[in-house]
Amino acid sequence: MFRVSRRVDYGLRLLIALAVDQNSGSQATSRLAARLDIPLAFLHQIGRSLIQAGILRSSPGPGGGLRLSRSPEEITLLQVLETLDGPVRISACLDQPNCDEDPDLPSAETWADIQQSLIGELNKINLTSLVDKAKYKSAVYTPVPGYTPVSKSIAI
Amino acid sequence: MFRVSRRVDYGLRLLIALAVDQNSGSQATSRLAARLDIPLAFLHQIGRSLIQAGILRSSPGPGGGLRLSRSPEEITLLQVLETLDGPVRISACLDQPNCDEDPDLPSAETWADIQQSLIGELNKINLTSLVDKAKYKSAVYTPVPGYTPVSKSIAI
DNA sequence: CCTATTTTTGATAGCTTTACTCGAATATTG
DNA sequence: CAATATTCGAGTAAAGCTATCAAAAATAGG
Repeated sequence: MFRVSRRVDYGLRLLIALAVDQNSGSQATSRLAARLDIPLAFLHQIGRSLIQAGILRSSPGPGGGLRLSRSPEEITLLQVLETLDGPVRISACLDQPNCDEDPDLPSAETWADIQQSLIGELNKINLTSLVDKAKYKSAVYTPVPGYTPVSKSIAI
Repeated sequence: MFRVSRRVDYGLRLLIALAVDQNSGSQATSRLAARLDIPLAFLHQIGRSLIQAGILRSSPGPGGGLRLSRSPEEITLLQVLETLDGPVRISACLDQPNCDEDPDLPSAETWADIQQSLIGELNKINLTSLVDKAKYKSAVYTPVPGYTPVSKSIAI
C-alpha cells in the first residue's frame, strides 16, 4: 500500500543523474539506461512523460540525449510523482464527486486531510535536496569530470 | 498512486459504524453490509483480518455479530492500514535488503524519510477522531433548528 | 544528399494486484 | 435439532503495472 511505482523510482534516478552531471550537456538514453540499470525502452517511455511535463528537454541525433529543462531547485518531488503516476489521490473515493456528500462515508474528510499534508511534504522536496543526499551517499566513488568509460558496475 | 485500497476504505466505514453504536452490542454483518454499502462476502473477509489483528471480536449465532475489541482511542489509522493492506512501504525498493546499499539508487533515503513521516501522521489519528468527524458531518446533514453549520471543518 | 545516431510513437504482451465471489464448515442460541 | 451467523480456503474477472517491440522521425557530420 502507498506504494510508489517503479516508474517514479526510475524517473528519480534519471533526474538525479541528469542533475549531478548537469554541465556535461545532453546524455544519451542508452548510456543512462545502462548506468542506472533501467530498461531502455521503459526509460524512453518515462522520458517522454517528463518531456511533455516540461521537466526534461531532448535533442535527437548524434550527441543528443536528455537534459533538464529547468534548475533542479524548481523541480519538486510532487511534480515528478504527478507526472509519472498521475494525481495524488490517497483514497479512491476522493475523485468521485459525491464522495464528500455521502454521510455514510465519514472517512473521506480524513483522507483529504492526510492527502493535503502529504502533498505539502512532497512539494517541499526538490531535486536539489535529492541530489545532495545522492552526493553524500556516493562521496566515495564520485566520478571524475570528463569522459567516463562504460563501467556499469562501480561497486563500493 | 498513493492510493488506499477499497479494503481499507470499507474497513474504516465498518469500524466507525461500530464505534458510533458501540453500546448497542454486536451487530450482524448482514445488516452492516447493507447499511454501509459493502459487499457482504467482502465484509466477511475484511472482518476476519480485523479480528485476527485483535481489533474486532465476533460472536456467531443469533444475536451475534461484530464489535470492537478495544476502545476507539486505542485503534489507530496506521493499525487498520497495516492490517488490511500490509506494511506501509512507500517505495518498492525499501523492502529489498540491498536497496540502501546500492549507490545508484540515491532516492531510497528520501523515500525512507517520507515514509517515516507519513507513518507518524497515520499513527496520530485514532478511531475516536474519525468518529468525531463522522458525527460532525452527520450533524450537518441533520440540521437542528437554530444551528448554522460552519463551512470549514472544526476540530472538536 | 547520405548515413549513423538518437529520440518518438503507438501498440501490445505478461505479470501482479485488486476486488470481489462461492461453497462448505463451524459455532451459538433457544 | 434448527435457525442464525461467522469462518475458512480457494477461485476468478478486471484493472493496473512493467515493460517490450517495431517502425518512424529528427539531427549532425561528411
